[in-house]
Amino acid sequence: MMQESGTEATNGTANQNSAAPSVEGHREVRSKSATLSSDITVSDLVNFQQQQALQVARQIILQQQQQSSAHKSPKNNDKQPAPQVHVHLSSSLRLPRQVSVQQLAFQQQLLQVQQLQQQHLLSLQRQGLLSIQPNQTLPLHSLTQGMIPAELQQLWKEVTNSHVKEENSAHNNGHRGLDLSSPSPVPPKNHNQHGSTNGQYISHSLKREGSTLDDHSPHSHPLYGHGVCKWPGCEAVFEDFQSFLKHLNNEHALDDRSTAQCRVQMQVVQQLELQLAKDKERLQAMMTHLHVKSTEPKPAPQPLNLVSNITLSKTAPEASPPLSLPQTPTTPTAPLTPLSQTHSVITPTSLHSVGPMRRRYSDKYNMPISPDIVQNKEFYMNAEVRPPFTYASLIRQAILETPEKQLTLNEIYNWFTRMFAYFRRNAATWKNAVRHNLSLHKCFVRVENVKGAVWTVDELEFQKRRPQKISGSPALVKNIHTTLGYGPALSAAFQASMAENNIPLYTTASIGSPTLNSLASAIREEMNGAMDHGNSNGSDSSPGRSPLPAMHHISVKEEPLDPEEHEGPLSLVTTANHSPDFDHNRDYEDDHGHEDML
DNA sequence: ATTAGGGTAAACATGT
DNA sequence: GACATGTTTACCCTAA
Repeated sequence: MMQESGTEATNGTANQNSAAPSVEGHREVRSKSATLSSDITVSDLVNFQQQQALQVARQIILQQQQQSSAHKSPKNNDKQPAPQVHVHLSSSLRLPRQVSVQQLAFQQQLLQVQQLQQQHLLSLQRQGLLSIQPNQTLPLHSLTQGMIPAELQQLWKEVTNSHVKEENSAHNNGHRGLDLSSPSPVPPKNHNQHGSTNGQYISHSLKREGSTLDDHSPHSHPLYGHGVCKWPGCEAVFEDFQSFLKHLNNEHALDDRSTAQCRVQMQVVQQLELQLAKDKERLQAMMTHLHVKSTEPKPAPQPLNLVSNITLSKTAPEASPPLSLPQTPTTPTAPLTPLSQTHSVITPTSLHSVGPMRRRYSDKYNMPISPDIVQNKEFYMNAEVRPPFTYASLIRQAILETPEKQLTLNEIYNWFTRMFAYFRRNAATWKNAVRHNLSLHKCFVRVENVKGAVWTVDELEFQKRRPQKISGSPALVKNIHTTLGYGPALSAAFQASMAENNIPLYTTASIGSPTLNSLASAIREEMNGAMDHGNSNGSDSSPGRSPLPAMHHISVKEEPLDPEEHEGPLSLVTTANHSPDFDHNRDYEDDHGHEDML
């Protein structure tokens, strides 16, 4: 019969996802997210930074070597012929790699640098500013395993070797130094006559651990911590501060090596600062952008999954008002990256759709769907993720979204396909379920109309279901509570999602935080609503709304809440939500075979 | 172990 | 007869 169907533009793509909606879908999205520009940018930035540091360091070394070779006597080196000093850049590469102490030290410094960078990246991620390519776990890997160890280590070798040689020369001239060029490697742990390597290098320059170079108490020095000299590459241990000072003056006096190290350090710091500045700038731009609704056309809808595609209010052209922008300006957490490059508003329920959850959602899914649907509208529209709502809830939502509060069966179908990518497949299955629910639940009333029959919602009936569900709501309540505390339920779902996407654990915290915050906010909202209006919303989820266990203990057999109280949020939402544009989105048809499906 | 709610499948009826 | 719409039943699963 007259299907007003099918003009949905996105149909084509909708069916191409033969993969299971949940799991496979995630993978797909993951790979997509991997192409996010921010990933590349960050990676490039860091690489660039490294390269620049190398470049500068090399220059420094060259200069120094030129200088040293110009005025130092090669003969002073009893173990290494002078010429070696002059060929460092080229021939040193061919020299057998001797694991010098300084190399080790430098390696550790590199680790420190990497850690710092990682921290930086993590902080960016926490702010939702950085996205990690799921497939690469962490961009840092490429840094730490690629160029850094090789090139930087080589660089450091060059630095240290040249200095050592200089020092050796100098040593004979009254200075002291290490003969690293000696074929017999110095015991790795005796660098500078001391223990193992150290790092702290950058961490000190950046973190300063509360002090500055010129601001240190008698027993506090930026280069001295925990009894260890924190000069880059030095990890000398000292019993007391005085010893350290002595060491500092002797070992790290103003000489070429120290100067070079200092320059390298400066360069590193500059690069990090540069990167920080850039990231700050980016953050600013992002925040600005987010506060000024974008008018840009949204990218072609693609089936995405939770991770890369959670809703965006900004791009939603429809009426659905962004009930809540995820974050306040103070929380630059605007869910970005890994999770999505768009500001997502992941509401609690949406998380539940993550994973292979196939059948029935527990009572917790009876939460009012309006806010969730509205907030995650785009997400559901694009991601083949099963909405965490019962058919009854969805049907009701569909009906209430219309001005007339009534829909024909076919219109309900259309709403489903329009609003949820998930329902663009296996139509026979879910349509049957829709019909089944319409008939089964008394809350759905069939009304004969001029143009046939339409379905309406009997809110009272609908509400009646609530109390019953309340008995089952403890789950929801518990869920809410745990969620508020970033508890097991949520984090489990979230972590599962993360795991799904190969996102390292730490990202769960860093990335998740913002999102979780928004989740918590959403939930709080919901809870507030429940508290303030009882089973407000009247959405079918009311049972779930009972915010506290104590509350539903008494409600199992309570009579339905006053309808009045159900007005609130839901009404507003549903009313505001109605989007005319929907009329243009017809039919994502239709029986794309029953493929795999549920 | 039981119960209730929900999802899925399917048989069947009716109308177009 | 095919299809859409509706109703009903049965079974399964999950959570309480």
